[in-house]
Amino acid sequence: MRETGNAQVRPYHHGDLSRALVEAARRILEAEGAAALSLRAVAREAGVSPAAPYHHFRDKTELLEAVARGGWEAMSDAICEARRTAPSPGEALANIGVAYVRFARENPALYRLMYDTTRDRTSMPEHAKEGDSGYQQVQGALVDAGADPHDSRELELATIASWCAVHGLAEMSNFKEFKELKAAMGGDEAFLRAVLRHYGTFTLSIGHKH
Amino acid sequence: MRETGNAQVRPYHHGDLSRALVEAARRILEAEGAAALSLRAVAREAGVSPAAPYHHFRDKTELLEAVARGGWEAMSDAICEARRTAPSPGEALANIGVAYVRFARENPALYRLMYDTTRDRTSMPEHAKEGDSGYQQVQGALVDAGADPHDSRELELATIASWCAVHGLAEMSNFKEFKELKAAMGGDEAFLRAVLRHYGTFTLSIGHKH
DNA sequence: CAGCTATCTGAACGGTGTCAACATGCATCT
DNA sequence: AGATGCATGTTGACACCGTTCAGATAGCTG
Repeated sequence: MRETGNAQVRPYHHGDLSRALVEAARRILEAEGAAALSLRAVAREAGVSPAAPYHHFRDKTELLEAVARGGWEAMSDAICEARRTAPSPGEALANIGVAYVRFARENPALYRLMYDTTRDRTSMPEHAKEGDSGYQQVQGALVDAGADPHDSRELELATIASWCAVHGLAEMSNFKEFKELKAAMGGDEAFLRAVLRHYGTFTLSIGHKH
Repeated sequence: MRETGNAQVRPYHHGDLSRALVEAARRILEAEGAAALSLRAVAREAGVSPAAPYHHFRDKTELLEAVARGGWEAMSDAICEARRTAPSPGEALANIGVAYVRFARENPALYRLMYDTTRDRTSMPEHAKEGDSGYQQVQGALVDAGADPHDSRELELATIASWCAVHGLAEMSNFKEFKELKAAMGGDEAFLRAVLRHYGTFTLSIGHKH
């Protein structure tokens, strides 16, 4: 162990805590799960007193908010990358779906936190409205796959439908009830792509309204 | 306030607590949210000492488990009802979807608890395997809608895809980001049915394998 | 009746979120 | 430069939480 696990030598008074706290929280979240994510534990991990965080976040909730926001940004990055590296624009959606589920599985506690609307504030944050957000990427991929970019309402509905579907898949795909089916299909990835293939069909139905 | 809010006169030693505790927990969950659901608060609400629950549940987790199980049963009932009262077998799926989302919205904290896989044990419990479970109902509705009941693998995949999609919709559908779209579409129900219509298309694609 | 066992209570432990009072040291103004 | 102010960090306290353990209670069995 070095000091706080972070670089530099504390450039300011104590360093810029808020960032260090968020990083510490995320570390704890992934290593020990949401149950172990106490404000005191975060402070401990960051090497400060239990009351120190209150000079940077009003609440424990506000800290979690910041952690969740970081999660959204990381996930958007993963989605961008998945779209960029797709073999063809038509396959971008499936690629995004796989990357999305992979992200959710690699950071399960963070992912759950991101979608926890119990904390009164944010859900998918304002970040979703920006140009490089995951949401925008999915919308773009839908257009690339043949959606009509001029029917904005249908396009938005399709984006939402896609997002919701993959979100559900991400949260449920490693339920133990599906275990034998996965085994019979020759592995997890095959299972994932099969379900995504089901979703894929509605992508192509966007043109005809009824 | 009567006594514990429950009927009868305490038929046994103190009454059958475990049931009373689960009901108290559910009451608190819906009234005050998951954050307020402490074991002590449950005991208080049930009118017993903080240590009493430990004679019926090993853990707080085990109590939550029981609450979640009750939630799954209630949701299965709602799904059965929705399928039974559908205008036609072909419309049963959409009806189920709407009922599902409605259930999730009316009991948001309970719904979130049901899908919380952080608690090490159950997810969708063994209950899902029984004949009247929601899962089985959806599968039946898919067959009614034209799915091939003999291709069991594809049928199961379609069931999973449907379930995941509606689960995602249930959790995300009242994100504030969708607010204006809903308004533009003339209300929440219209929005829901529109997204479900997108999902509906893959139901019909089950026959042709590729 | 006696005794057994399941059930409930009371007090206690360490841990938690939060707050108020106090300490510290950068940054700025004269 | 030295003094002042304000952001930042610490200490100690409070109420609440999950959990445990020793003891009280009361229904059932013989």
